[in-house]
Amino acid sequence: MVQDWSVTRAEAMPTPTFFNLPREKRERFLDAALDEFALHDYRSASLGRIVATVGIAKGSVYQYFAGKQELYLYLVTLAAETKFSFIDASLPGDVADFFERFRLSVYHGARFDFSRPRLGSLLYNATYEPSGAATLEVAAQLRAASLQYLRTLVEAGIRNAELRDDLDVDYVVFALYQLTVSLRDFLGERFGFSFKDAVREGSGSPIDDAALHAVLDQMADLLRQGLAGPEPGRDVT
Amino acid sequence: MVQDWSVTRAEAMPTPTFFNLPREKRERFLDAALDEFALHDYRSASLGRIVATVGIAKGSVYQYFAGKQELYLYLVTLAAETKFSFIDASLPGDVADFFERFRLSVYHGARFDFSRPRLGSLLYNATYEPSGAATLEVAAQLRAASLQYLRTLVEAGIRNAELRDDLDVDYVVFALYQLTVSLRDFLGERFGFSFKDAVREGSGSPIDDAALHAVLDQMADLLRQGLAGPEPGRDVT
DNA sequence: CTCGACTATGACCGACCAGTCATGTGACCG
DNA sequence: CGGTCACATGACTGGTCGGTCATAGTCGAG
Repeated sequence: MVQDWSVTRAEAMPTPTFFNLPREKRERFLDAALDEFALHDYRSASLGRIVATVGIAKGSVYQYFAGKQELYLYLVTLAAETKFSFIDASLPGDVADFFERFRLSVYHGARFDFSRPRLGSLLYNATYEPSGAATLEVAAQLRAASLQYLRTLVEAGIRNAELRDDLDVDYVVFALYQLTVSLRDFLGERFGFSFKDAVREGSGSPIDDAALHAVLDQMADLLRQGLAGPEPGRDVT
Repeated sequence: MVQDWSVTRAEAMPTPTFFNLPREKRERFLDAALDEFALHDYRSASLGRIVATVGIAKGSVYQYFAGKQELYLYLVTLAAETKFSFIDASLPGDVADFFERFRLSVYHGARFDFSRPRLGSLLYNATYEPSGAATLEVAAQLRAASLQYLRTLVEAGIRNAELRDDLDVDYVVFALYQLTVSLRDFLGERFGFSFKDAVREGSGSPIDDAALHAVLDQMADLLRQGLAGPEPGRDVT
């Protein structure tokens, strides 16, 4: 399993009323809410815009959720579960090699972001929520889960001697995390793909697989060999 | 020179009135404003809080600046100029080696962030401003300037054969940028240093130079050699 | 038909926001 | 003294926000 969300899953659920809703209405509401939080950060997101989009009354939101914070928490949890289980299901279980495993995780993560821009953007925003106030707990858990996954990978890699054993694990994990999260921005630029537009249009779009692999090759390459040229016989064996 | 800010510098200046202010008052205002934007993102920052801190009337802000946006632009420009010229002045001119030059740039940047937390945090926030609406232009320029600097470094490194020549320059520059910007978070965690608190207390604090160098060594090491262990005789010379 | 449980509603509240402007103050000059 | 200019002020406007609540509709059970 890629990440464990059991902690979050238990708390801050929607009300029973929400689940009693006709499927179609519930989904329209969820879509609109995901849109809103994918397009704006927590503070800027507006319940007013959501209800206007769905065409329901302001008060209805409070029939479904205790408040903005609970709604947000639910959405983030939902998105995280969806993305992580997508990656999990796409990962073959028998890839032992560290770099390949890392590469594949990032690859499927990227595919998810392009095919489900609403969910991807929501999680991306959550990652960068200022770590203060209401957002803190969810964002911190999201971050912690990702870091934990990477740490497991790195530690296994060191045990297998695929990775050097003189690494500062904390730093390496941190660096991998940053490169993973921010890759989205690079891909957006390189492919001329606007995630915001994709969210607004509500449609995912397929991704140029070859080009994506090329970028991931660069990333894996950088991580494996570093940037240095072969010239002055550095301390490599 | 590390970065060029001439474009921005020309526009969106404070009014003459602002410069006519007694030195002490002007500085109290600037300090309070920097505090506010260092602690909150653009949208959340409140002119009301600033004037309350300084002890002046709301209307006075509009005697000094055309509005919130212009104030912000001025502050970011000011902070960027200060930081970049600090780094520039601290960099010896004769360091040719790519990794060392990069390392030193990051090193002095980090020293700046710890000693001038207000300015450092403001720039950090600006970096992560959502690229839409009012903020767009300044944030984009800030980002562009940093990327340009890194690109120059990388291209020189490739010319000198310090770096491999099969690199995807765009990606490498992007990766360096992300690692540079986010290093702040890692250092904060490792050193148990809260930038927010430092801003609130208004005091910079000296930094454990040895520990900082240790982290930078890891970073430079990762970039130079990569993570791979020596074991299976990879394609390194 | 009546009752009670459930759900939808939107006017309303208090808060905070950026920005405006009429009024006032005080310094300098003729 | 009167006039002018620079500057300070804070009540006020119009807007948005999250959240509340009295009211009303709906529907199945008795």
